[in-house]
Amino acid sequence: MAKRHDAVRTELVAVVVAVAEGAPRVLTTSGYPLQLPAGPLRDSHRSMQAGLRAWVEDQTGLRLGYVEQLYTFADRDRARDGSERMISVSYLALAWPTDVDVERWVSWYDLFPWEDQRGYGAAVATLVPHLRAWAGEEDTERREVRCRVTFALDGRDWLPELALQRYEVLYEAGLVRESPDWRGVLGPEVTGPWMLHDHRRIVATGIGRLRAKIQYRPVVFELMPPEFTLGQLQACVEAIAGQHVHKQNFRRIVEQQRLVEETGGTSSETGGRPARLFRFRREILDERAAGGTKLPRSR
Amino acid sequence: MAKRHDAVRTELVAVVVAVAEGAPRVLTTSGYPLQLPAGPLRDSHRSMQAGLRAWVEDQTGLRLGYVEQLYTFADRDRARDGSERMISVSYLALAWPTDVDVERWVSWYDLFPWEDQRGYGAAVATLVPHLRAWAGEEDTERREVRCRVTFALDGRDWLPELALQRYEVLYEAGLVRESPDWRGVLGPEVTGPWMLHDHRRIVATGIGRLRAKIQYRPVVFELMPPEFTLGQLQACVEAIAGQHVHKQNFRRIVEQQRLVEETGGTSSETGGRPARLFRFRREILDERAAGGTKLPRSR
DNA sequence: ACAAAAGTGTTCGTCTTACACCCATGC
DNA sequence: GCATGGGTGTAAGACGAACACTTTTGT
Repeated sequence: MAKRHDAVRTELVAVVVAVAEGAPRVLTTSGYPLQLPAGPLRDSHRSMQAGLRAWVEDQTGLRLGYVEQLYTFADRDRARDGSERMISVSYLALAWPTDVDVERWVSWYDLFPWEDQRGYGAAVATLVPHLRAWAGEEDTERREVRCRVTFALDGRDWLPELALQRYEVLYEAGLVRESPDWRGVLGPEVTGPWMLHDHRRIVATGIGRLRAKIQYRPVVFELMPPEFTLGQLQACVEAIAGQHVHKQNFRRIVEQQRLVEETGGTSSETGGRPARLFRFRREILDERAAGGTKLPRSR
Repeated sequence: MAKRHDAVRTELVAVVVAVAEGAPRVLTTSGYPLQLPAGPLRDSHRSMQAGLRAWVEDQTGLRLGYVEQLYTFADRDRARDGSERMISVSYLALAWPTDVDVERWVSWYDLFPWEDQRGYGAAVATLVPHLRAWAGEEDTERREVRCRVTFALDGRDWLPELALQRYEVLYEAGLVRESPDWRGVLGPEVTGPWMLHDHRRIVATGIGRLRAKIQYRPVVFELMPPEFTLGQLQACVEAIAGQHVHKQNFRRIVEQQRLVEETGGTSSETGGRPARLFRFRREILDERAAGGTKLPRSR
């Protein structure tokens, strides 16, 4: 097969996120290792977004709503089989998981256990000594600073939106499984499972983007059902951020930004006093280009 | 020539920004119409960034410093000659213009006259009646809201980072020159000149990104010489934002974020009392992943 | 002396954070 | 009745916007 000069194949990759059962989840297709919905860009596709929607629907049956471009990867050493160069254009999509095979929705925190700061941060505690060791090896100064910032060592604040940077540190430190024959010291309950090609990095990119965006744009609502209680909304934000937020402040922010309106109904699902139901005021997407759901710090 | 199925060509496009003589400028290559440095991704390129740097240096002699990916374009109707589909991966680069042919650095505000809000906003005043007319034509409600938000009508705040959205509105309203034979009512002194393909849209994307980023990341300094006065720094921020900022508050923010340190020297360039010289504390790029140069509103 | 730009101190108001407390339901 | 989550008021404090004013140079 003659290899054409400078030829490329273009692949579309989707990070489809939904929140279910207390965890944000990404949609995978069947097969081992875990992989994201993806497929080549066809001449028949009107646009890359259209192609992406088609591939996701083909492979998972899910019709996408909100979609935005994430990043385009093309490093030469990503070549998988020595043939043509591969360009991957990745997209972030938000959905809520309905009528979909639950098996395929993998929790963020199974993929990246250290990203969930709502418990006691056990994964990070396990990782830290290995990170310190890696930092001590060489280029010490810069490595230590990176670890301190990304993993909130020495009393720093944990910044949820640094998911990609954390993954990169772990990758460089060799603490993350990157091939089927990888043999590291730590098990997958701490480092997470292997994924196809660089799909895991792509997911980390998506997590970082979503966590950053949720702070200044009202995108959470793309992950919510049409009606919801403020408690559910808060739980959704906390799941994505991997952090607890302050209840009263959260509610005040949502209110005063006039992001939601009452439906009149109530819900009495999770014990305790029944909660009022709200719906997203879609109008404000037009009214205001800025403004989102800020995260007040700590609980 | 047989057309291969699903074949694509990949092009790298650079929006190189520098601030000189009171205006932010983009680097163009010679030729008419105006065009950005660009070239195909080669097998020999290690990565797209490396390829981009090579093309820019080839075509303009400039060695790039700071570079980040902007957006990837691939709509089928962008096809230029009916042959293979073209994918364009665009990048934003920041530089300061030294040893470079000044002719090639085109002011943002020649390309997008309405984006400069530091004067009396004459361009916007001219555009508004045409925008209102366009909104009245059809889909009135949505169009009016878009105009109000993007162009700050009816007493709204002007948001500098909506540069792309403004361009899109003008494009849809047919107020912007998009081909050599375009004949609109308004002259280029208000609507700006035509650029090759969708290069003008790509510049607008870059402007929006830079204006947004400057508010939460210390990227201004990539546009400054090694030593500068606070006045110069402020002028640079104002040039990019297209807005004046409050002097004292600007200085306080820069100080308290410890973004700069004194060099000890002073500069007495622009009349008046000589100003102290500062340099960027590059360390903070590591120290803090967050925090940038906030823009206090108005003068 | 005056223009022009650098540089400082202080007030005012809003937005953030935090604490304390009451309410309505199920078991 | 008490556990559980829903829901509210208000005070302390951080931060941004704005104003007024002083300092140091060139002409």
